[in-house]
Amino acid sequence: MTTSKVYIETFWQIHRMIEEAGLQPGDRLPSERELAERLQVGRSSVREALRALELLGLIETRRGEGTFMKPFGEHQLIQLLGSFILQGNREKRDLVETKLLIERTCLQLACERMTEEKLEHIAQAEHTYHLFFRRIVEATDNYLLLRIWLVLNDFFEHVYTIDVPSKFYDEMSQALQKKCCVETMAVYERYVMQNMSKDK
Amino acid sequence: MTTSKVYIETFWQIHRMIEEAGLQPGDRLPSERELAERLQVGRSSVREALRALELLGLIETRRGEGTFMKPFGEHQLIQLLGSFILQGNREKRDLVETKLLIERTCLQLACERMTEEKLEHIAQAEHTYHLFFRRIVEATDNYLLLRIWLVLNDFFEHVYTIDVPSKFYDEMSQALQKKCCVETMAVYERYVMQNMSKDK
DNA sequence: AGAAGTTAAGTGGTCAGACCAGTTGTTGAC
DNA sequence: GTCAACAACTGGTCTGACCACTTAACTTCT
Repeated sequence: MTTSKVYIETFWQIHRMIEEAGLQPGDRLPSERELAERLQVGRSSVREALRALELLGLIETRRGEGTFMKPFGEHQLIQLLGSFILQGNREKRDLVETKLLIERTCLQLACERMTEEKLEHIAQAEHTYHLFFRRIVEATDNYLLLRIWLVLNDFFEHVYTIDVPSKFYDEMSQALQKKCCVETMAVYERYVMQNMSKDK
Repeated sequence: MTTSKVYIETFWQIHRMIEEAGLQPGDRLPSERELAERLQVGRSSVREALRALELLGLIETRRGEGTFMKPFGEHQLIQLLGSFILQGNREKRDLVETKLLIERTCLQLACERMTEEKLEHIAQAEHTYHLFFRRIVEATDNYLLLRIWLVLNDFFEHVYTIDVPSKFYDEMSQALQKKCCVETMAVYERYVMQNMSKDK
């Protein structure tokens, strides 16, 4: 039990180090050799820990330069996960259903919290489903929900294509303007829910 | 561009190897030394690739035994990410709200899809919020939704405690038995929604 | 023959040292 | 001042060694 793995331990120590130093995106971490010496572990263990941080999208390593904090958000790990997860039909079915449920939840929330400013922002959005709906989710003021949606949408776009007529954007904007939850749901169902089963 | 990193390359080769061999959860992978020789790379590169697979929750390594395929689902990856992300109050507020929304969504879905069998399973559940609600989410038959909820709940329990009276479990079971969506929501709001703002 | 203890082989975990391949900053010649 | 050469970093990779642990085969004893 005492023998916790070194690279795990190192992972957390580096994590703490980052927090305590308050490192921001773009900042440079100590070199692998220095970390190894400072933490009194082998360089290979440091590297395995850094590999984990890299996979999580928290750091970026550049040969010859060093290791740097990475702005959060670029989640290549999501694509990775997706390529493993989305294999069976069961998983795809769940994905579609979940995306649908989340989007309806977001719509309701966005309706409640709509403001003139946000509405304008949405109306100005490009007429692609991704960008338009993203603005809607942003209008929920819930960043976590946005992140969940981004991930789902990311997976989704790997498997399906969603095409809605241009009318959708107008009608949805109007419904949101009225802050009418029922109407937004109606628009959503009319244009989106039928559309979701087209294979790419 | 030609010099793609070996451990990345190795990662994908092992991935392909797993797919082609059709390895199932519990199956054993070749040893690190054998992989290194077969792929003509150093063992350290193999290990860095395996670290990535491990972080993604796809494999599990047991000292002295070997490396094994892992049943999908327990990817502590998300928990790791959470410990990095959930730091500010803004994030906590979003977490509570999102958990709430997801749970309501799950309740509705569970209501629609309730069966005698599932109901019995739920009724027999231990009377802790985590275990009880997990059964409910399982009743949605949507594994992705379950995974999202597990993650949210996991984060949540790091920050808050939720205590519901024993009556909650009975009343919720009854409401689900009636497949009455409105009633389940009422029970949920009565016992859970007020409860969510207690700091740990 | 069967049970218990011992041994050897194999596996992941870790380290140290070497070398390669890039980047950066300095130095020095023009 | 410019620019080329160099030295001193950095991450990337490989090798070989050793440790800790598991398993299975092999004794040995009853």
